[in-house]
Amino acid sequence: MDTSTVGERTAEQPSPIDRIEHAQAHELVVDQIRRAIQLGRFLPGDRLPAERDLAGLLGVSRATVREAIRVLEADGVVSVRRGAHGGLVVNRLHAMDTRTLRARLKKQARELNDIFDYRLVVECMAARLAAERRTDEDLVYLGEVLERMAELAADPGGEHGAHITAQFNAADTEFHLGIASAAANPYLIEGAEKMRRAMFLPVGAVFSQLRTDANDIHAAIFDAIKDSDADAAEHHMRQHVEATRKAMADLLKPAGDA
Amino acid sequence: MDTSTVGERTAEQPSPIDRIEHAQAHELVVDQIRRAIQLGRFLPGDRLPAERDLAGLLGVSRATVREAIRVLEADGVVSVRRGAHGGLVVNRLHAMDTRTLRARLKKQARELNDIFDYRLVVECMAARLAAERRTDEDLVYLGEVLERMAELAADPGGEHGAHITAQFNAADTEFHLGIASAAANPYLIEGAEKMRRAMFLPVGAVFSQLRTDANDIHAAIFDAIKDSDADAAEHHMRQHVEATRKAMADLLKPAGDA
DNA sequence: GTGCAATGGTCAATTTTGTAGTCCTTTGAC
DNA sequence: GTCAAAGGACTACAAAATTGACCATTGCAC
Repeated sequence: MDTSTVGERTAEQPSPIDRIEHAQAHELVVDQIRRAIQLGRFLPGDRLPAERDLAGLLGVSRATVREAIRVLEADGVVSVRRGAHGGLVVNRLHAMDTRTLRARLKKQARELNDIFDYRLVVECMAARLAAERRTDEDLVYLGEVLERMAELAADPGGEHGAHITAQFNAADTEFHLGIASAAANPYLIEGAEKMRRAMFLPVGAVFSQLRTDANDIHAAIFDAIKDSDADAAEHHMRQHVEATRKAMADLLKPAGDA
Repeated sequence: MDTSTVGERTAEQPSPIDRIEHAQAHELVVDQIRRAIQLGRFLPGDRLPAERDLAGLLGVSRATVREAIRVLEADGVVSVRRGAHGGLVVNRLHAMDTRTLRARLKKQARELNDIFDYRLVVECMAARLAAERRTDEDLVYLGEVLERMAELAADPGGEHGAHITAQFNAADTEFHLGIASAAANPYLIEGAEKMRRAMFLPVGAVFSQLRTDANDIHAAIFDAIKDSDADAAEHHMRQHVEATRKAMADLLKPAGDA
């Protein structure tokens, strides 16, 4: 055997150095736009800024933005309309019937579980710290979001029920991220945002049912933060997260329903 | 006033879309090499793989690797030696005397606090889940690391005390990341690694003192994980992290010493 | 209806970044 | 002293992004 090969034998040397993943500019743009949509900053039906504006906001050329748009379009996330009041329109989530959804969640059960394990610790700590550190501004902001959610929960919805749900969801995201912001720990903020994005699909599908339930416990969390009661804030947040986890697990288990 | 400008007035529209940060290839390489060093995969005095090998491992061209090396060199992280058994050598951390260190830590006090808040929740949950999920392989691995740390703690060190400390630190990192691995939750693994990297500087400077203390509690954590006692695992981990936080805080406060 | 302005669609020229391959230089071990 | 294993330097090429201009479509105001 000659000795010219680099590694001893062909055995894999477990190197502590990983390959570089050099994303292209348009991939980063895709991710950034997806992120905004997943965090509910743009709702289905909303128009994104025009290509030229996006290029400016993102700090890349228009050509790059257009590459990204092609990807998002192919993925069904946005639609492109030409002409004067055209532009980029966020699509509705492809509606999944209960069966499809359940199959999908089941396949991702393990992943969902990981997400919730992580979410639990991150959001509980965020709630605790928020109770200790929140400013008056934080309270005003959270209060407004809560108010908005209450109105949305009261709205019967009717025809545009899906849109109400989307709005509610966006507000819910703002509430949870707002708590992380009040906790003023960048690691927690980042973690909370990551959770939200990871739950985008599953939650979007499930949450239409538990709107009103959520409101009460949100209020409890808010009050605890307002009263600077860290233990209570953590407690309620734990209940809330576990309730959400359970709601999703329930959707998975029972063979009943349509 | 003409209406040609895009935004109404010059007021900043708080857009939900951030600028893209398009890192160049060599920056990613710098980060990857830094990561390996900060996680203790390469200790001071160790040689990194040769440029050509690094290029292969990282999946980039040699020119790109060389750009990265120039950055790391300028930053004092590695030294370059030409000739036959030359190559890239990891430098010792610039030794900081207690005064300098304290000044530095003080300036980063807030940041350190954030790190520890986050570390606490991530590592406690990791310990808990590790107790529930660890495989026999995990136990063997953690046991080996623990063993190694015990030997290093026993070693008087003498002249090469700094090197012993570096080795101990690397083993400590392996222990904590090993627990996160045993918890088998990718979010926790990522979080734990991020913590480690963030603590690279401060810990490296402080830890020479509390080697032996750490060993006992590490053993306690290990036993709890072995016994699948989640509560105990979390409890000991909490104690451990808090002790470390305290050690660092102590270094900050007292005017004595030096 | 007409025209305008806003928007996406297309293209070409240029610059920047990264790769591939070659050869040179230094240096330690045998 | 020789040689092999490094880093150093250079050239030619390929790929990715930017820039800027111009075209095509469409809805709204008049």
